[in-house]
Amino acid sequence: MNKPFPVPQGSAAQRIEAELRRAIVALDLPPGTRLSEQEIAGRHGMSRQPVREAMIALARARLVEILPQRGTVVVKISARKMMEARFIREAIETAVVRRACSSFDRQSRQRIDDLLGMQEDAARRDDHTGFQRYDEMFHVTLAEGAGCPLAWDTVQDIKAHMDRVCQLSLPGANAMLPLIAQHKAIVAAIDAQDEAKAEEAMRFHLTEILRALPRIEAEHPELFE
Amino acid sequence: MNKPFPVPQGSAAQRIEAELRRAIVALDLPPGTRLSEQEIAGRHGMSRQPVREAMIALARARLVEILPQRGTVVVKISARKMMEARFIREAIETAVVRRACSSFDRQSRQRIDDLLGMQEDAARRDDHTGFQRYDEMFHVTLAEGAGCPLAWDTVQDIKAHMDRVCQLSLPGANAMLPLIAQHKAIVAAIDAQDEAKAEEAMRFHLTEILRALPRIEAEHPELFE
DNA sequence: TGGTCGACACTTGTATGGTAGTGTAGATTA
DNA sequence: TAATCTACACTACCATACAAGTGTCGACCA
Repeated sequence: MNKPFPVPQGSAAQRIEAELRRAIVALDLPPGTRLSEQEIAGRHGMSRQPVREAMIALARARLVEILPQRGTVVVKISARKMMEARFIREAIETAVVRRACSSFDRQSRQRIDDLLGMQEDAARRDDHTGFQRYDEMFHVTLAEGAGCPLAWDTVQDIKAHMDRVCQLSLPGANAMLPLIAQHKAIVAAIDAQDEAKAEEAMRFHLTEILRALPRIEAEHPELFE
Repeated sequence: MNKPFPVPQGSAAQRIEAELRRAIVALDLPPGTRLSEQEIAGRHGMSRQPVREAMIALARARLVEILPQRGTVVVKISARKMMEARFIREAIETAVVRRACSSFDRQSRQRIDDLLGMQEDAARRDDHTGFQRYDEMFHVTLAEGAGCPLAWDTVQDIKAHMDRVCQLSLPGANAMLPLIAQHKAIVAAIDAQDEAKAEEAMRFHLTEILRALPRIEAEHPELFE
């Protein structure tokens, strides 16, 4: 069984990248924060080089912006890019569930049920972190089961524009249980091999965040550009 | 007007990344080629550091694989991943043209016509490189005009899995003119605001490469994994 | 002759010093 | 006083040196 929270491994550069990514998405490093290679290196007891490589990777993921010879800052949340990203994700994931209706890996199907159960537990414990983790695993397993693991790799890249907004939307009272119900609706449609219904269920699920966006932006204008 | 072939600019790391990317896609560096940071650095008259950063970026794009403490190799073409990438690209670009039917930027629409003309010229000159360049610009402009520039950024990332196959398919007798006709069919459907027809035209266009794949793989088995 | 062990050449990963460009704050001058 | 100029502190960027891991080839031994 996979560890829900694998210990950081690999090179120092990869570890620091994962750590910074987590901190940015969790809003521990709010948009606009200036990042100094020197300072981060010192704080983590390593040299500037691995930190620099991590920065470059994060810049590719559009989580930070490197201004040559000036500095590196955490990018502000862009409502526009967030909506574009959501649109793209919707395009990919609706196509995936359509394919899943034709053929879906049996082992993945079993794992889906396990994940839904664990996600429900996390929701009952009001464990936001665990909930998001299992939510992600749900979508990963969907892509794998449909025979298109590359789809999730792609979604993950653009998700960077969305997950900070998701982070902000979760604490909103009882936001988690409806999401689980939506997951179940998607699975039910796949089981019934009903492509149109599966696509519509996924579309509705991914539109959820769009409904929360105006409120989020109004509550935290300083995080947006 | 944009230069069709902008001079390499930016940091040394970005220049060397662009150069390596080009060489890999053009198959100047065939799959399986071992790349040495040291050797490349020496050949380009720079230190290992910028080369290393370029390698990391290319590894993220899945064009090379870095084996820690062992070496870096150009990844082989995977027919499976190529088909997955094509599937994802189809999902994104069909969604884009659907959106383009509802509203399409006027300036982009004009640019589309210009590009089609230039692409036709390139085809007549049998200029493969220019043809591919304008082909890419066509799809970029489509995404921009539909108000979703991020879509092309995403496609570009997964296109890495396809580009080399496209490269091999072009020299095939008169492969370019049909592609232009398909582009025109897409534009015509958008002008008519016919979503279903536009989607179908794009789908057909992106299926073209799939039809060529078996022949390509049979002719160059050593490039595939 | 066949198998094992070890030095070596090679790789990537990390540390550190120096360079060039940029923003800023203070000094200087009209 | 206000505008301009200059020195400085800070940054990303690059070069170089060192560390750590891996595959290979050859010497050595049973």
